[in-house]
Amino acid sequence: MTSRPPRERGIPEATVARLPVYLRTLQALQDRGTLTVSSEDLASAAGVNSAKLRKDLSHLGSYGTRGVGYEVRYLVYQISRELGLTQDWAVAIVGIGNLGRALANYGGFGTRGFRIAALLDADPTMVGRRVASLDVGHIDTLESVVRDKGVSIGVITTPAVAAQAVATRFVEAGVSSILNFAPVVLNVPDGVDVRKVDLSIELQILAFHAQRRNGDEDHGAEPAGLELT
Amino acid sequence: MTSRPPRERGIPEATVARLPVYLRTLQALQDRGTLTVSSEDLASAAGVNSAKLRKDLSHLGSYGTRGVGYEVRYLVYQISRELGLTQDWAVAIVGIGNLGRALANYGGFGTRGFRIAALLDADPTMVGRRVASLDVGHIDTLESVVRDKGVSIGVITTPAVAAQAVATRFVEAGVSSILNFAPVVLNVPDGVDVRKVDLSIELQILAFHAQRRNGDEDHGAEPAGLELT
DNA sequence: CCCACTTTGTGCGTGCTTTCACAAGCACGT
DNA sequence: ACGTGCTTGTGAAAGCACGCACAAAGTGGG
Repeated sequence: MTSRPPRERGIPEATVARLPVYLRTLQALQDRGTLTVSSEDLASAAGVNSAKLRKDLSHLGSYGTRGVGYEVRYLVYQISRELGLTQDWAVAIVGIGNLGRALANYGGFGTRGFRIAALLDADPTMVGRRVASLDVGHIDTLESVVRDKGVSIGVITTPAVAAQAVATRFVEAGVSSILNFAPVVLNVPDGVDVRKVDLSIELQILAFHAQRRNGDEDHGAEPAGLELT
Repeated sequence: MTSRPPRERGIPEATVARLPVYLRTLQALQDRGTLTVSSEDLASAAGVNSAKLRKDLSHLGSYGTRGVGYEVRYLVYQISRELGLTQDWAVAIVGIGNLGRALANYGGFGTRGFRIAALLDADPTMVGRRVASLDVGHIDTLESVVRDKGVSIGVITTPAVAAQAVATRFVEAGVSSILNFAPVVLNVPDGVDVRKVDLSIELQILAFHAQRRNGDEDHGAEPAGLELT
């Protein structure tokens, strides 16, 4: 039994969201043969403040050496372990449209740890095709696929109208981690973790800031066609 | 001249990130013929707390009626205007791989307001092909395309190694809003707004929480292959 | 052995975000 | 005209996140 690191349970959510960035940066350093790195250098490569980086890492325990920095190899391992990447996660993708295919073919899932175990679609003309070395299965087999392949993460790339039904089936099949690309708010029971990735939200946020930068130069004229009732 | 709403400059970032969700929810209500909605109902449809929703909307001005709720139609317009969706944003996508094609074909950009103006790629065998009713152009024409088509938002769907170079060219061509799908931290000057969308980060965050839910059952055994030096 | 130098880990002040709880305001029925 | 009931808008408090600045801890040279 290894001695448990002195980290307390409860890493701040904001820190968790940055750990993958640090991990990727560290792996790039490792590939370049770097053995140790200071918080200053790592932080600037990861695009954050060095104090923030040190505080983030301090939540995992004290893995640095004062006067020297962090051992890249060791830190890679500790972050991987904390994120749960030392185990193997089976992922199922539902909705094999353009986006689903793009994800299926996106081989480098950042780091290892994730394995695409199944592709499912509702369209009969899609079922049976081979995408990224996998046969596309029919959505009706979701429950058995989840069970048989040990799927623990579900990815939804269906049209918006189908997403809630797929999410519900995932949850009832025992999947409690869902990554949703469909532009809808999913309703799931407590204990199920949903993360959403939404292109149009990101664009709208960019537009907001861009408009602000431009000084709202067009706000003098209300567009025609909106009669206030 | 319309009377300027009493909103002060400076909507909190957290609020801005939620406005697109409210907007989409409201549009769904509108399509269903709903005329007014209470903060309670809208909040639950958007998946947030009703007090938060009201405070968010209060930053845009007072568009509700006590005892009744919000007029759906009017609120849709106000949020659209605040987000800058009443104008037309020209978007260029660089990197027409699986993901770039998926985005190009993703017709419904949530709401209107965004128009894909150009697709660019570095691969000569891709240049000239027609994707989503547009001819794919060569990356070397980026500067002229940005100028001629008035591109104000750049989307990067290239491999990681190419992303920084594309970002730099976008910035020098005058684009100051960038949406980055490549798994790298982009380095851009102040005043340029970069948002990133990163599949593998989202998966890793899901894995972290899933592992935590499972009670870290596997942490007893250190994997072989890591000799601590 | 000691001193100068480097870099980590963290206490603390500051500002942002969320949530509660309630006064203020509006509609509607009588 | 007035009271009842509902819903908004917001003050205030609690919680979280960020970043400064510095003590603690290690390295290496003399």
